[in-house]
Amino acid sequence: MKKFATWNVNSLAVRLPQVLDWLAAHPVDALVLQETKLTDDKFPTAEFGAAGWQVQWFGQKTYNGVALVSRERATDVVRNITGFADEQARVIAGTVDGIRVVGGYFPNGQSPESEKFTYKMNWLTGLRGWLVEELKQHENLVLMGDFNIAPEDRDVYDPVAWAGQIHCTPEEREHFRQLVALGLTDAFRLFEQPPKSWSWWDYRNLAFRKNQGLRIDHILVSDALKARVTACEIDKLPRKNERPSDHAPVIVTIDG
DNA sequence: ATGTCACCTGGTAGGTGA
Repeated sequence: MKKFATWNVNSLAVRLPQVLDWLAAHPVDALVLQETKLTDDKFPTAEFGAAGWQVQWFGQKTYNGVALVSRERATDVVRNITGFADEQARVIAGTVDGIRVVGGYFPNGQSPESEKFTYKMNWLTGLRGWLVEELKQHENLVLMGDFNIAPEDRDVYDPVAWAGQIHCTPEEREHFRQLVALGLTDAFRLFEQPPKSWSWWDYRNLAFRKNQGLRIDHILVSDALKARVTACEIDKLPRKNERPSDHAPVIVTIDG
């Protein structure tokens, strides 16, 4: 049995103790992190190493930044999307125990009218093109991270208010479907789930207390892995911590 | 309720991004 997880930590400098606590309680085979917000020289390798974790990291100043934490050392590590020139540190991939793990911090997009939305669309197209090649080389592949896309209305606490808004536009949802069309499956929807399951709640508006959130953090598994998935869940507990990230971890369990 | 949090620059706060 293997477990893989994703968590947008919104600053690893702030959240490192919570990440180490979570890993101690959830000894997954690999955890991908988003929004580390650390330059590579500041990455806390020693702290992860002392706790028995291998790490690969890819960051920049102030924004973005991703990492791959694993029990076994990841091999064939790739940073960002091969073939898509990008100033922003958003992707880290590696092979862990024979499974290709791709962790991504997808662009937010800000608003459908903004230049950042155009960047998001181009980035998603670049990601898809690269994944075609990754899937050719790696039958067993897990794509996970903060997609910044709520795939369906049931992934949104107020789909009427959010209709056409960022994370919920038809263009973003079409990109999500095109990722699925590569031969990937949203592991969360392989199982019956509690209604109103979200992975992100705005810090504002008492959103967590009112359970007003979106499901924008996802784990997609390749066809070869799909039949082996036995569970997928969102761990809301860390969102109740003091000084929580605004995102909750998502975990998938794979048989064999 | 645009009601928060994190980070930066440049300052005895204000802007940006999410």
